[in-house]
Amino acid sequence: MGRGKIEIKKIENATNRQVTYSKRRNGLFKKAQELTVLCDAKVSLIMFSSTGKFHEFLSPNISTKGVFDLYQKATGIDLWNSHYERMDENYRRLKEINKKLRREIRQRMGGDLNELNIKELQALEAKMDSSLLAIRERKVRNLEERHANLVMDLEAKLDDQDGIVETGGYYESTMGLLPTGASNLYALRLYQNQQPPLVLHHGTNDLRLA
Amino acid sequence: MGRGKIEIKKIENATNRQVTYSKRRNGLFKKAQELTVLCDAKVSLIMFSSTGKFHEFLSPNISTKGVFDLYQKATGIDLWNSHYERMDENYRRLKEINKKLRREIRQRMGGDLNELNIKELQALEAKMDSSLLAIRERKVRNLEERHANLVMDLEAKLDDQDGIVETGGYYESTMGLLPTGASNLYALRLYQNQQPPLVLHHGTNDLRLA
DNA sequence: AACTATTTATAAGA
DNA sequence: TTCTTATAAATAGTT
Repeated sequence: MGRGKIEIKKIENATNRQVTYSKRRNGLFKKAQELTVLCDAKVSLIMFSSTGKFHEFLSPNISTKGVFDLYQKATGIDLWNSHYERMDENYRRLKEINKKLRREIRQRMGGDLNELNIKELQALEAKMDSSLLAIRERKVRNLEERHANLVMDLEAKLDDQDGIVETGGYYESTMGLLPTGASNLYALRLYQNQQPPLVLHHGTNDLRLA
Repeated sequence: MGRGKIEIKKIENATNRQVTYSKRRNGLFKKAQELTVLCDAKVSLIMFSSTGKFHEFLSPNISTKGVFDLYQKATGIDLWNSHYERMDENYRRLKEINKKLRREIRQRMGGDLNELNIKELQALEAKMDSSLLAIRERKVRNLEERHANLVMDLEAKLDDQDGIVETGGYYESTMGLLPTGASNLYALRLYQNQQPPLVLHHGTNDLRLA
């Protein structure tokens, strides 16, 4: 429809292509609009030119999100899936770690001990013992430090009148913490304070998280 | 373009409307196809008839997902956002709980004690003490039970020759665990085994998670 | 679904 | 770009 018939193949002249794109795009939009009205249809028409320019037509009786939701219902394809799945994987991993952490705490609190056999109970007892020792040592050291700081503070206050700036709520951004990180750290610490023979007997069934 | 000119308004006769929808839909698809080829454009055309029937045209050089990714880039509208945000909120909450759980464990292990003041150290010591007591009690009870079970097992084996079915890896599906759940449970337990006066002195700055 | 008189879209030119 | 216009293409009403 025009002064001459044209073959449907890519227009090589870039200017010509751009002109044709512009004309036909308007034609398409008009047709889409008419279809929407005449037939009470929902139409979403999204186009990008060869130069990347974006244009869209959308029936007034729907939103792009709405078209999308309908699209997914009609095709059964969940377009959010790839996004969702990546998040969900992380989410589930965190949840699992969380569960293990809770369990470990419960056991250290003396709860859920039914799950442990006699060897594990012995190991837990030894670990708790050594932790308690560390806490008591720390308590003493803390008292000493507090005393020393008290002296220092009194001296400092004589010179410095400025207030102390509080640090705000810092949010940790490390997503990839290893599940076993805390536990391994702990193990390291334990082996220093404990008789090796006792520890070596626990096998793989001990309190490590993973 | 037809035997007569028509007004662009909804066709009331349902049969007529359906016929027109069908004809014009094909016309639109053809035009979209031609535009794709002639102008090297990316076109997504999604339609739903008034009866809900779904049809689409998509340029061969793109996917529906690709179109929507481009759409989001072009418009700045993030269509995933509502989905994403809900997940992200849960995710961050879990991460925060996780962090607190780790910290609590570290402290019970004797690590990170620098963060605690003298009162908190005393509280932690008392808690650990009582937990240790529970573990020791349990150990004794466990030994007794094991002995009793041993006797039972020997008797049972005489009658029953069937093997034991192992339960597979069960995956917990409760998404909504309260952050403070484990800790509150623990607090309850502690108050039973401990001198009330000591506990009451800790104020709000104690080891509770939230 | 086919036909065809008409209307509409548009290719080429200005 | 936009307008013009000769011609191709789409389609409304009909069969």
